[in-house]
Amino acid sequence: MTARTAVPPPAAAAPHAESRDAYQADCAACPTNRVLDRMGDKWVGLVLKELAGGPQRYGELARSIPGASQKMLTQTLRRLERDGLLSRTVTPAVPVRVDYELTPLGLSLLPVLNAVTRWAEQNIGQVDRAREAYDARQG
Amino acid sequence: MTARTAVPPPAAAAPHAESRDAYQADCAACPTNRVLDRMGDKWVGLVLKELAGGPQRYGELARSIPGASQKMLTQTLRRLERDGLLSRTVTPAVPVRVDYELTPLGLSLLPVLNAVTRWAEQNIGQVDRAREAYDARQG
DNA sequence: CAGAATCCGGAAGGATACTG
DNA sequence: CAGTATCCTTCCGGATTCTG
Repeated sequence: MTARTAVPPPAAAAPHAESRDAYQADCAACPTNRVLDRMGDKWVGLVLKELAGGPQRYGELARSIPGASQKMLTQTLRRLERDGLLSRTVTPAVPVRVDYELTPLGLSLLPVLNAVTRWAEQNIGQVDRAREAYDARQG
Repeated sequence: MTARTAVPPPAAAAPHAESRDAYQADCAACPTNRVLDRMGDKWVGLVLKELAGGPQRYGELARSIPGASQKMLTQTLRRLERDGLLSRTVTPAVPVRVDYELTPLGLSLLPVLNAVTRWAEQNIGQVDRAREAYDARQG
């Protein structure tokens, strides 16, 4: 998640801030942005796609997504659990067993994620070419 | 955009023969994540939706999105321009006039953005309830 | 008008070490 | 096995000031 300001301090009235704060309450923190913010978290997409195939244990996820440190993986899982997108099931045993699984809410987000993936795969080439052209014009 | 590590050029190869770094090149920086990263930028969603209604001048955008500082608005517009999602047209005059407009590529992204918006509006309630429940269990 | 340049606090994310 | 705790670096995003 980017450093999105939680909620503006009540009386922090700077010169031009009044309308800005009110606006943010309406738009910057609107549902769309909140969801985009969560989906934009570095490892959320990968975790969601990984769990789309079915429940997985912590270790499995860690091996499937080696790029994520255990700190980031855990943080990502915790946030998604808090948002109700996945469930965490602890099985007391020796050693402990923890399974993660998408909730119905999490499953309902998959089509959206797939829409992004489809657009990305089809258009990333154009984006790259646009970047090259832009950078060529002026570094 | 989050601090997503830039990754070297594409070197498609067998999935399992690759090291951790190579894995990141394939997945952490895959098209989906690159697009999610850009869409997750704090003001990208609002700018895109604002320009969905047609071309706008810099000042209009600034007034439409008062939550964004000039720096962030400009930075957002520059990045979207670099990615080929919008065009920037400077009309030499006194004073200068600059218009921003979605490119066909940018327009093609709107349905995806709308899909996110639709999901968000329909499910943000569940997310909020899930959070309350989670926080109630343990702060 | 439409920005560029600068300073700054703080959040994000990674690496490492330790634990029930 | 599945985390927690800690430290550290990067850099995002806001505020302010200056310019063609």
